[in-house]
Amino acid sequence: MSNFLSAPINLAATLQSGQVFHWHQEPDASWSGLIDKMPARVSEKDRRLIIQKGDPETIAKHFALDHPLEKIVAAFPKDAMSQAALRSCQDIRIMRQPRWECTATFITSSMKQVAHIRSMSLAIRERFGQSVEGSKISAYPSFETLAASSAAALRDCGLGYRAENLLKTARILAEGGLDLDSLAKQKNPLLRQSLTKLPGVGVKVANCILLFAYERLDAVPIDTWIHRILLAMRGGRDGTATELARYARRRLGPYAGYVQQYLFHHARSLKKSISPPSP
DNA sequence: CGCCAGGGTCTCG
DNA sequence: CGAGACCATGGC
Repeated sequence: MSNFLSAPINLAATLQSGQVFHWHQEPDASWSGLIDKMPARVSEKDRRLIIQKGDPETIAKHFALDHPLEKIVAAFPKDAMSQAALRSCQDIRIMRQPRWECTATFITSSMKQVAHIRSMSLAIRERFGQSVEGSKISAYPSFETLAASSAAALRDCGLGYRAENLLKTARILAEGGLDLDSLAKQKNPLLRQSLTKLPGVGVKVANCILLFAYERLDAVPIDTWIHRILLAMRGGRDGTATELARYARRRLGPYAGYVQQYLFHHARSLKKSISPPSP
């Protein structure tokens, strides 16, 4: 896997595109974070990953440096929006995330901005996570740990009504009601159906988990941003969730999840850049 | 300060 | 099945 270290990656955009939420940038512009319980520090030079701390194999796998970006890019739709997103977000990668951590953070993500998902993630880590030597932040707590916590304690981390969902899901997993790893053999529709049995996991969050933790690169989470984009692609014609999902799958191609990620990040960076300067 | 955010769930037609 | 209400919280 470490022989992929020459593969291109847009590190900053990858880490800021709403996939993972706990990485932070150091004064020297490198990025520090945890891959499960392993501290890592990486930077980017000429679109290549420079490793300053952490096991190269683990890092290369986490950042999915083996994903065939050329093939993925070639499969992008040819419409103006997809191509604009492709140009502005070049070399973003869909990372391979730990399943529970991904499931938990996206349960907290509903009706929340990226910045607040981050603050909730950091609060949960600080309150419940194991400290890690060589890391400023703690590991994401196991579902056993969260199962033994309380809704009130999770609310203290800013989760609001999502606290009960995360607690219930942690308890289901702790009691063996579902095994995230054994789901990996299921095909997309069944996997999605299995995941949506968890409290706080609907179709959108399930698709995030499929894309980010099960490497289903054709899975398309439809949030408010992607919904608006699909609407525009359809000439303003809205539809049911099922219709839009079918449209996205057909329109965005075999790597629809990748296309979706580029569209999402591009739309958000546009919005940020055109926000009026404060007086 | 008011709007909106990587939505899920329950109810009612 | 599909539309609507409600759910807490904080960034911008």
